[in-house]
Parts: sequence; C-alpha cells; structure tokens
Amino acid sequence: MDKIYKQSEIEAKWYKFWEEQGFFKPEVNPDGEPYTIILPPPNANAPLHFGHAMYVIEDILIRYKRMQGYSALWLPGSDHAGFETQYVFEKHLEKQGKSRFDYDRDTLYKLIWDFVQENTGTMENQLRRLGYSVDWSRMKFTLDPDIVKVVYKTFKRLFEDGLIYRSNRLVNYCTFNGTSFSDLEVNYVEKQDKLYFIKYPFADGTGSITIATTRPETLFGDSAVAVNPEDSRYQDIIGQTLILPLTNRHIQIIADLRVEKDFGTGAVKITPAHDPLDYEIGRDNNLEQITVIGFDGKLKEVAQKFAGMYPKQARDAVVEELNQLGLVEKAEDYTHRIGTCYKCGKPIEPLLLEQWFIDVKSLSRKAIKAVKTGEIKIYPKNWETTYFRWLENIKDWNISRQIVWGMQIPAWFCNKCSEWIVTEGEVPEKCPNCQNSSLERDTDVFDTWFSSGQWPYATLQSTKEGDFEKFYPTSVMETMYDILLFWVARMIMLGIYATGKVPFKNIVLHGKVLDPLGQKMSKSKGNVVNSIEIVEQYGADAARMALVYGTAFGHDQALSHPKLQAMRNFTNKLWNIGRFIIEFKPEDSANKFSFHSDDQEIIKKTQELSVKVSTALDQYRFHDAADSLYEFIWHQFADKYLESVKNRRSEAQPTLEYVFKTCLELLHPFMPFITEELWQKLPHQGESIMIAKWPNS
RNA sequence: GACCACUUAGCUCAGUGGUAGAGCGCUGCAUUCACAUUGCAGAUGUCGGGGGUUCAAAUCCCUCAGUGGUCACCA
Repeated sequence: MDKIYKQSEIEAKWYKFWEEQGFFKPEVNPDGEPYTIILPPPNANAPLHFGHAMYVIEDILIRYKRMQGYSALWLPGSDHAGFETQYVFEKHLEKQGKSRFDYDRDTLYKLIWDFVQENTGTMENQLRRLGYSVDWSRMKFTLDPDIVKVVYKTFKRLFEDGLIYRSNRLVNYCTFNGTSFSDLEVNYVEKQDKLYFIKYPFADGTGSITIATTRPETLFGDSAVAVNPEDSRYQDIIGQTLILPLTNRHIQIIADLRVEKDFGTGAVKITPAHDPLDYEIGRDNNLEQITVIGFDGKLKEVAQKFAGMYPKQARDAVVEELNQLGLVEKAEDYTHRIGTCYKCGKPIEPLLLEQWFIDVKSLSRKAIKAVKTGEIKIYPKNWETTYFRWLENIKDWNISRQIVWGMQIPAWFCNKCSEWIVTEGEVPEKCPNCQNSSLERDTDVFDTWFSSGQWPYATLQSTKEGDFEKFYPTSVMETMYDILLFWVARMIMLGIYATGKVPFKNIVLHGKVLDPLGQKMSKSKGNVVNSIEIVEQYGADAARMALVYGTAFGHDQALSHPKLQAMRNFTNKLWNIGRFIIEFKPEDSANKFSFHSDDQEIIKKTQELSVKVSTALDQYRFHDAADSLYEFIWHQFADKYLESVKNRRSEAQPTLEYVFKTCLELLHPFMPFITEELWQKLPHQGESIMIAKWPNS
C-alpha cells in the first residue's frame, strides 16, 4: 500500500469500475423492494457550484438502501430551466455586443440548445467526480421528446377538464425581459417615493375631490374614483361626475368597501389596467380597462404628449403639468414596497395580457390533504407551515411565458371561430369546430416549473418499460428548501392530478451552502465556489463528509476550509488504520475471534454503532450518523482499541479486521471511494462494498 | 403585517429534561511505533436578556432583544 492515499487515481478507478459493473442500476438488486429518488435536475445553463454537492444526501440514502438490498434507483436529469437559461444566454450575447433581437425565434432556440448541451456535459462530469451513484442509463433532459409529450398530454387533459383556461388578466410583466411571471417570481423591495395628492374637479364646477396616488402617470387609464361607502366624508358625492385631469373624459365617483378610509384622503383613482386591486374593483363595477403602458414599457398614445415616455419620466412630467394647473395639493415622502423582476430587479408592471392559467384550487386542496394525512412527510417538519400557508392562499397560476427557450405551448387559435385547439403536440390540420385551416400557434412557452412540476412521473414514464409501475411513487424528494413552493408543492399538485398518486412519500430539505464568510454564493458577487475545485483540493470523500458532518441537517452552513481539512485528515486516518491492519498484519495472525474482553467489547460497540447509524439515516439525521462514525472510528477504534492491542496483535487481528470492515461498510454511503479501496484489501465476499450487505440488516 | 429558523468555548457549530460537547485555534509533553494530514494531557462558556413550569431547564412555556430567511401586500 502506498504511504499516502492517492485520492484522484483511486476515485477515478472505482467510479469507472462501479459504472462498468452496472452497480448504479436498480437491476443490481432485481428482487428488492423499490427505493427511488429522482435527482432534482440541475439547470443546464451553468457548471455546478459547491451547493449542488449537497445532493450527496441523496447518494447516502441510495447507497444505504442499495446495501440493504433495495432495488434502488437514483434517476439523474437536467433542466432546460426556461427563462433562467435564456437570461444567462442573453448575458453571453451581451458580452458579444448582441441581443436576443438580433435573431429569429428558431435561430435563437438553436443557439441556446447548443449552449445547454455543452453545459450538460460539464455538469455530468461534476456529478461523477462527487461519486454520485446515479443510473446514467436513465438520464433525462426536460426537453427530451418523450418528456415533452408527457407534459403536453397533461396540459391537454387539464384543458379538457376545465382546469386550464385562457384569460385576459393582469399579469406580472417585466418590460425589460419581455415576459410575464408567476406571483412567486416577483420580488417586493422597499422604495422611497412620493405620494401625490391630486385634485379631480367635479364636472359641475362645484369643487373637487382629492385622491392620493404614487403613480400619477397612469391617470390616463383611470375609469373611476372610488371611496369607501361607509366613509362619512364622501356619503353625499357618491355617483357624482368628475373631469379626469389633462383630459376631457368624464368619470364617476363609485363606492367600494375595499377602499381604505384611512389611507391618503380615503379617495382612490381606479386604473383597472395597471393595478391588481383596481383591476378587481373595475371588474366588479364594469369599468373600462384602459391600457396606458405598453409591453415595451412606454406610455401609449392615450397618454397624449406623454406617449413614448417611460413611467418614471412621465411621472415627473405629468406632475409638473398638473402642478401648473394647480391640481397638485401636496406630495408626501412615502416608503412602500414595489414589485420587481426577481432576475433583473427592474419594476414589474401589472399589465393586461391574454395568458394560460391553471385553476389551482382543486389541485392545492389535494396537495394539502396529502401532507395533512401523512401520506407525504416533510423533514424538517417546520416547513409544513410554509407549505400549508402558501397552498391555502394560492392564486391561479399563469403558465405562459413570452420567451423562446422552453416547450412551446401546444395550442392553436382558429382565426375564424376564435376557438383554441389544444393537442398533445401534433399540429392540427383544421379547426374541428369550423373546419377552417387557418390556425395560428400560440408563440408562448410554458413556465419551466410547469414542466419540471411533472418530473417524477414524466421521467419514469419515459425511461424503461415498467419503471413507472415499479418506481412510482418515489421514496424521497430531497432538495434545498428554497424551492419547496416553486417546485415541490407543484410536483405534488400535478403528480396527484396526473397519476392519482402522490409523487413521493417523503420530502427531505437540506440547507443552503454559503461562502466561507457566510454570504450567499452568487455570480454577481463573484464568490461562487466550483465543486470540482474542492474535490481536487481535499478529495471527493472529504468534500462529501464535510457537508454532512457538524451541522444539523436542514440548516444553512458556510463552506468551511477547516472542516474540509479535518475531513481530509479523517481520510488519512482511515488510510493509516487500513495500512496498520492490512499492510502490517502479523504472520501468525489468529483465524478466529478471541474471547478477550476488549475484543468482545469493541465488537459490541460496533454493533451499537450500526444501530445508531441506521436509525439516524432512517430519520434523515445525517449529521448524527456522520458524527457517530467519525467519533467511533477515530477516537474509539483507532485511538483506544487499536493502541491497546499492539502487544497482543496476532490474537486481535480477526477482530481488527471485522470491526474495520464493518466501519467501512457503515461509512461507505458517506465516503464511497476510500471505503471501497480499503474494503477490497480486507478479506471480503462479493465484488464491491457498494453491493455488500449493510451491517445492521 | 404574518410565519419560520437561529442566538452555546476565541471562530464554525453539535447537543430537546438528569453533573456543558466536537472540529479548528490555544498551552504543555511525546516522536526511528499505521498515521505530524499524529498521539497524550490541559485551559477556555453565569448555553442572548428577563420571567415561569419542574426535584431537575441550554433543552418545555411566556416575554423582550438581535440576526437571517419566507410569504402576503393598500392606491
């Protein structure tokens, strides 16, 4: 044995061996009970950072269950990540002095496709380097034709069940990125603005009513002024006619309970096309929806001489004009929160747009029930609160995106009878209603979460014959807590809808990996750590162990070089224990266990360790398992027992071998490479520690 | 506004009712011994503040403060 553990050689050797032997496939235990984890498909638009290495948790579970004899499947994949990827790609274009507007739809799509293919290769190699025992033969990509087919099928079924509808409603629109978003993709940030108090004159010339607004520039879209019917100040003027300033349009004062008496003057301008609450009030009072701001972010012709300006610029100009007319009573400093694009940070405009929506109420009810009844369990449990609260208050989900990268929605509009035709992807020849053959396909693509929300069954229905029947519902969905709502909750809703079964029985949520200073890793901060750098510096086993050891599972942790070093030292310790037992084995070693009380005791403690590790893993207390292993192997076994047998070495040899082999097996899910290397050098049965029998089973 | 998590040794963190723990760091000693990526020994904390329950509280309850995060959003 080498004096120094040569990690990179050994890691490459065993990964290749495992893969060639087919050990990553569930067929290695053909008769075992199924145990399934679907890898959350990483975005195929960038290399993995060290946070992705937290998926080691899934490898630990899969290796553990595989050793217990389960037919364990860990299914890998990658996500086209619609808007995210297009955004990243546009940044690339920007560096080359280009933009998305320089290409037609098909060309842009193809460019992004090639970009993604390249990144997917990088990502796969990174997963290999970390030792992940995923079944590569079942690798899927969210844009694989068979996956797309499943997603289209679900869309069509939802449409036919009346759970998907098309509606012209206010959506969250980023005029910079040129697309709408779901509610979850809007970030609200605090902003200092002015609250303007503006006089709207009565048409009969008897005076005016003062309204308060932060957005005077949308005044051209006003279709009423509303007051609270219980507001004593305004009882007498409800129903009166006003002249909308800067126009000669007449609008009325209406009463609506949703108006807060205590805010501003208690009177509010109603602009149904540009504010969510105004939209509702407008809808319920049959008010006209007048669009002032266009999808290019500029004011439209209705804004007269302000047309063509951006809202901020127009705001100042409108206020100036109103001021000259003596209609601005005052302007107060005002701190409020405005919706911004989660990606570019620019203000989100609520705009009227025809989009596809999912009526989520019936889906969310079932998703809530699945967790309430315990059919699905969430670890750590405290996330249940977040899950329930979101699903209980969820609004219909806008799944249309005005980008090119993604699955184009399989819906065609008939120009003649104005009906939508939805298919499973095949192009309809003519309208089934009116036989018209002039059909126009919706240019929008699906929200990426609509497709990834179907990932568990879409993958298993398109890998191998019988996979879905055998491996669905899956056992564990393990991911970072930040996509519990974006992804996990939606998988539950769509999974139950499409298959009648929950997509997974347990949700296991890990924490965030922060940079060494405890800051969030982000490209803009330039503090992203590539997982390969860490693997090369400390070894894959140490990198894996460092993520599990010493921090309670589910909590955030800063990447810690001291901890990585400690775990690298631990691999060194293991290597030297191995050398002591294997390389320095006495010629006259006994071939039976001795009855020495120390030997008996260490065997007993090893068996206790097996129970402890198994229990911890069953409860998803990974740090407990890792801490116990570290403490026992180093401090109980090496420091104490191993030292104590040096003067009766021959007698103790069988015990040394047995205990060490057991420790390696228990440690294997955490540190697969070094455990395999050492296990192979000890007397063993079977081809690999990977498929050795778990000590406590 | 609501919810969630966190506050323990110099630093990073375990520890959910029974005499305070780990890793790193620190102090002293050891070294042809499997391992200096080592071993042995040691120092270090009124467990965020206050109150309560209990024979017993870092741990359970209440409250206050701070930190991080999430959701909802009133012009």
